[in-house]
Amino acid sequence: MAAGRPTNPLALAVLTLLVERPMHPYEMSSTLKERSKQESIKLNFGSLYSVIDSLAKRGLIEVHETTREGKRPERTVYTVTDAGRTTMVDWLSELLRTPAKEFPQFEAGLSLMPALGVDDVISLLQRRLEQLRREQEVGRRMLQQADEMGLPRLFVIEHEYELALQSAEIEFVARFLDELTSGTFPGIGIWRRMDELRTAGVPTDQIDTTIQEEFKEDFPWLNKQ
Amino acid sequence: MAAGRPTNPLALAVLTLLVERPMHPYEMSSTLKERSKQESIKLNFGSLYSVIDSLAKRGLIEVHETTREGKRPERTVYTVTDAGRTTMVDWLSELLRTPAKEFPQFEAGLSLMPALGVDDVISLLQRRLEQLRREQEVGRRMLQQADEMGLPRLFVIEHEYELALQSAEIEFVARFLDELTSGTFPGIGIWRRMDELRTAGVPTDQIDTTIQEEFKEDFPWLNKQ
DNA sequence: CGGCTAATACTCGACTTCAAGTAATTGATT
DNA sequence: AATCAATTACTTGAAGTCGAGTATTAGCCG
Repeated sequence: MAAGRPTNPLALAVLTLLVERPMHPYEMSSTLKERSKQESIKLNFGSLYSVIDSLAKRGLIEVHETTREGKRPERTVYTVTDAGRTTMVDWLSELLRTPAKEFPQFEAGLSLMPALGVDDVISLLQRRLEQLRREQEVGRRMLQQADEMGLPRLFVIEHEYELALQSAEIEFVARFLDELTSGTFPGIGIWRRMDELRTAGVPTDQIDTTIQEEFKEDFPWLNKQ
Repeated sequence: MAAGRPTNPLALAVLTLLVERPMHPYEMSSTLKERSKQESIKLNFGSLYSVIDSLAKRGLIEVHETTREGKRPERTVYTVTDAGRTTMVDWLSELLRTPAKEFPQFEAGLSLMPALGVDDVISLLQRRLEQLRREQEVGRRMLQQADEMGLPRLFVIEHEYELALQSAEIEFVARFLDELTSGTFPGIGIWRRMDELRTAGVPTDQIDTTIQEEFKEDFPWLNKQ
């Protein structure tokens, strides 16, 4: 009965399901898929069975019964314990109360971006923008359909959140692209010059000193480095 | 020399550093910290050494030399290979070009939210909103300072992106809270009734049928379930 | 000059993730 | 009646993640 809780949100999803009623792992997986939770919580079999083991080891859930039909694999039905119920409430509360530090892939990409050339980046971001707009359209239509079918917004709020973030990204990329293509982005001069020196085969430390020399007036910070 | 590439963006960061010049692992770590990349790319020692092994096994980097000073641990200096250079460009391009499916913690929380009571959720989200606003203030101030010091925007663009996402979340939470506290959120009636039945100890399947009966006119979708 | 913190440099092992594999049963189609 | 895809249900192993631990040296303060 190791202390603490698993870190994978899938374990929290398992707890909320077992608070509803006892289930076996495969049923949890189907239920989550049916309710489209797998779009908000990463779900795969390996992880599912392993977080269930982990919850059991910690005494947050326990085996309710094991059954088998014919020669099919055995089904292990689990229930939540009192400790599990408490953990569910605590954990879920924390998710809602405390903003977590996330590391989106695109942020990583942006932070390493200067390793590519300006013009390459422009065309990559244009493609991203198109893709994002297509996805946004799809997302919007799905929300609209859900609404028309009379599905309470309570059950799609997470998709509204996703759309909100997506729209913000679209605006960000569009504005950034605008500044890049119009040449008004402060720093594009440095970037182009770095490209030039790089493609000319100048070694990195020389690039640094050259850039420092050439741009020290525009960007005082370069001197302090 | 296993094919493919590691999936951890930290490995991409390592490649970009080694394209600049040969380095040993600890130096990579310090350089990334110095350039504040660890705010956009999760960095910890264990992962660093393991992605370096993985890159080496795949032939994307190789040992340049090993040195030691006094009785300190040996330093293994690595260089990037031609295959590594290509992989760096391909991978980084993909990060910028193709939106990746992410699973933010808060989205998981929102999708499981109905497991808590309405009033609890309201107070949790109020705390979140306050926290988000404080963090936004800090982030803004840091960007402003960077600007005043003459640091080109090119090198803080990832933080601008972070702020853009954060602002979108703030607006989303504020609006949602507004609808909840004013009672105009469609679905809050169902939610409160579910709370009520749950706290009264009614079993889950009975809650379902009761809710279905009571709300079938407002939300036709409930009938189809 | 002695002691204490910070920086340097990496190791370890417990835990988690994930895709692919296995194997039986149901249902639809030819 | 044969077959073939889809569904049910779980297992496995290779790889990846993470924080804590270890050990040395440099710098600094009184």
